[in-house]
Amino acid sequence: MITVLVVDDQPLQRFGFRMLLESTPDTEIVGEAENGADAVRRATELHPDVVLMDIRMPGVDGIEATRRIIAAGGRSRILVLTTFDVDRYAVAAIRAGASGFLLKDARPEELLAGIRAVAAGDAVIAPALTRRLLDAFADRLDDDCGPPAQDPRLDSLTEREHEILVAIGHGLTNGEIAQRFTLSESTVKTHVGRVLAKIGARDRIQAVIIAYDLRLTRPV
Amino acid sequence: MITVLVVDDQPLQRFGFRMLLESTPDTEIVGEAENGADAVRRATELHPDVVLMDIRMPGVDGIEATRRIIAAGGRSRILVLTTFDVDRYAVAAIRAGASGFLLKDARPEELLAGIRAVAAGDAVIAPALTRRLLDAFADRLDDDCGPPAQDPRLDSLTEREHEILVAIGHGLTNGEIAQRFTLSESTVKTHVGRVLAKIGARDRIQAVIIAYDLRLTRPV
DNA sequence: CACCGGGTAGTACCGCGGTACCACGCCGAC
DNA sequence: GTCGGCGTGGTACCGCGGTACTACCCGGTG
Repeated sequence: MITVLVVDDQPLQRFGFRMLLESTPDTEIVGEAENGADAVRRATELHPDVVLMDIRMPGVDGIEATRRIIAAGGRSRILVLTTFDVDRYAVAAIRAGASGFLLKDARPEELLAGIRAVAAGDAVIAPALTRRLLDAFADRLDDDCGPPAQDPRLDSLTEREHEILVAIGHGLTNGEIAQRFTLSESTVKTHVGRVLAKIGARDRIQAVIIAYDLRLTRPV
Repeated sequence: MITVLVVDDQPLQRFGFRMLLESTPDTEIVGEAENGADAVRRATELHPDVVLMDIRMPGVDGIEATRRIIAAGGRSRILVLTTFDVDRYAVAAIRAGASGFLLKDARPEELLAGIRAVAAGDAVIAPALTRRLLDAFADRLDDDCGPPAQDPRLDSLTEREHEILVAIGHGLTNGEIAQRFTLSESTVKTHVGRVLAKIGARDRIQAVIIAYDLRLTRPV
């Protein structure tokens, strides 16, 4: 039996996890917490096998809570749940000692598999996040040694699509891109759609973020 | 249909993969290779979606083969198969451009899930390996989040608005922000509107760019 | 020749984003 | 007490963004 502490500031979210975990024979919810301070308190007194930890919470956030729980020396594993893509929180979470990252919209069986893996001492990262995390690691490694390794996602882009992505990274609208390259807005839309699909962005906002992360665009 | 190139020096192992992949409707083996040099040749001429790459091989090993295939510029994703020793090869494989690491004794459905994830542009790492990877990299991650140079535009933001801007910088939609902070979408819209006006952004895309430029959000 | 990838362009549709309002409760300052 | 700033919430409206198609042209390759 795997004991689980659910930490989330949204009651509805906690309810969902409770429903899922209580209908699973080998997992059991031993407590809930709605903020970081609560989470640390419950974790140190309940010693759950796994802490299902939301990152973004009022007051003490998930990262800080993770750090404190780990520092307290228990043997609980922390499974961090995030809704958005990897950002600097993920790196902070790794340093804090988290054992895994999953997306909140993961399928139930994925979440359960993650909980079991973490409980067994393994670590787990959602595939979509792993990509970004590896990129991040590769970048940091490159800082130490050697030439930058291009992201494979960029290789799949045609020359035109690459130009379009850079333009998106500069915050241009479809209309502006059309003007700049003397194209129709329809054509730009076609290109943008293909770019988003290829780099795995759901909208141009995430494309901007990816452009920054891959150093296609740089902060001033 | 996902096209796969199987690279392994052991015929029996290749046979196993062939059996598995040929009994799966959405995967197809387009070639096999029994050493690194072969692998590079076949990959560049067959352009498989996924290369199932064994690390340990006589002659050109899996790492070097991975490096060459990536360097050749195709859009193939490399899924590295290893028996156990992550530490020694992991860094090299990441730098070489591999999209994933799985254990050879993975269950068939895990392997298939990995192939599909990698083909979709995501990355995947076996849970048991992830643990060691995270440990290996944890010490390399520095707290580089230095003191951000304050911009006068940020001073005018209230605390709430600042949070909202950070969320925008992470690529969240209004709906997601509302969920995160337990607000109505109307309220989020109100906040976003004020943030845009205060920092002088015409839309949330430019807000993302400003957030990066002001180091409110950092590249991964 | 036929085929395919890349670039261009169009239509139709829907949802989110952004704006312009208005409104209410809270709290601190005057 | 009154006022203003802040946070919260709502309605209504419009346009851009994104998707799903279809279509044509060009150049290179089998």
